[in-house]
Amino acid sequence: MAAALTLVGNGRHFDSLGIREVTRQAGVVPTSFYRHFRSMDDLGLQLVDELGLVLRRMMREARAHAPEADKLIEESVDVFIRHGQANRSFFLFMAQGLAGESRAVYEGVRSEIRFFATELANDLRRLRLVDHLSDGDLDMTCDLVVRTVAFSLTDLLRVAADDEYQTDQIRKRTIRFLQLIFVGADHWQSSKH
Amino acid sequence: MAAALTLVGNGRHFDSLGIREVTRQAGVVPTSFYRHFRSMDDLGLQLVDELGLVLRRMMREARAHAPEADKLIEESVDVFIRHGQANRSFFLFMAQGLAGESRAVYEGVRSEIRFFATELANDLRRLRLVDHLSDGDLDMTCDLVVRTVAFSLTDLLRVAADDEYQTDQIRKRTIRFLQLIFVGADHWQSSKH
DNA sequence: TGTACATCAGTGAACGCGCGTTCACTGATGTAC
DNA sequence: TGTACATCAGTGAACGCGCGTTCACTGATGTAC
Repeated sequence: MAAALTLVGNGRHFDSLGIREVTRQAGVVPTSFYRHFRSMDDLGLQLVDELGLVLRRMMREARAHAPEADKLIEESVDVFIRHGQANRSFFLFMAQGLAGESRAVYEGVRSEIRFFATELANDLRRLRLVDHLSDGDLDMTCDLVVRTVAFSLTDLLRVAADDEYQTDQIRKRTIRFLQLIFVGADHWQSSKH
Repeated sequence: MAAALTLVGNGRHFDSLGIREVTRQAGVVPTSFYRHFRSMDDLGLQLVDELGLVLRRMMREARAHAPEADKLIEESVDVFIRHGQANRSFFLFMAQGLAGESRAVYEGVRSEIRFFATELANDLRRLRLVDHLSDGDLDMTCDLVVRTVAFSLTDLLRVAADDEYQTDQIRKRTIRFLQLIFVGADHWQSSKH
């Protein structure tokens, strides 16, 4: 699994990886592959499970760093960017999975993203920052927030990790996206839509 | 190119396609490939160019159908969904390109998306619906709108074309996303951010 | 109108190579008594 | 403490196959005179 991630991190697409290629990267004979996985698809699904752990870690840290409303967006985006860079390969894999060949991997990634949105909605409800929104509208808002962050993460994955200028551009832009969305949420009238 | 698109439309990922596979689908001998392309990457770049034409057609129709402000979002989303379904393979290719192996294809798709956002900003400026926004903030808003629509298109590509219920869900959700963004834009104070 | 030539998409045989998968194996580690 | 056995990750040879790419070719269409 680490070998597959490494190859993805080096610019390869998961769907174009072969068993021999992965085992070569892992420094092991091709036949060993079958000791652990039934197919590349199987390996992909196990990577999705690990991706879930990565996302949960990210969520936990975002909560720890931004318990107060002030600077909540900035702090959270910083956490996203930090984790995005630290787990670059995982997020590349996630982005690939959204347009990949394996329906199962797609469903897995999609449900991780949905879970993330649900958790965000719970947090916002708890913080009582958006009390005027109906449950459905809050879910919708959080879905949009998570999609926006996900798209920004794919931007981030394309710039070199040490390109501070571009990284900061993405950071600022993402913050403004989220501010715009929350300004919209503040003035949203659930009854009207 | 049509053969490659067909394979992508059938669930394959462009990066995992081979020359023999594409020529087989095209009903032609493998060697013929080299009469037209130097490599699969070359073929991909030519597909990006065609994608540009598809996007421009879509833009033109959106303009034709929604010249008045009222129902502008609904009408535009309908056009996006219609074109998304009619050019399913192209949009699958686009989504794949954003996370694919070829840097050149990525850059191409990205610049088509940016162009789309720029055109949208010009249209909105012309309609004078968002006069209070600075140029930078309008660009930012349009970027967010286009990303949101692009993400919705990838949702659309995963449901069967004749699944009217799911399609309508995506339609409604996208419309609400855009409404939320524009509510945000209406109340955005350029000077404050 | 007819002849000679250029262009060019497609052909088919051939090549060496890396692929996925099978098989019987080795050798280290853990477990039972 | 010592012996016998089970488990299991990794090995290495072998297979048939499809891959990308080369080459000299064919045959239709367009162009020049």
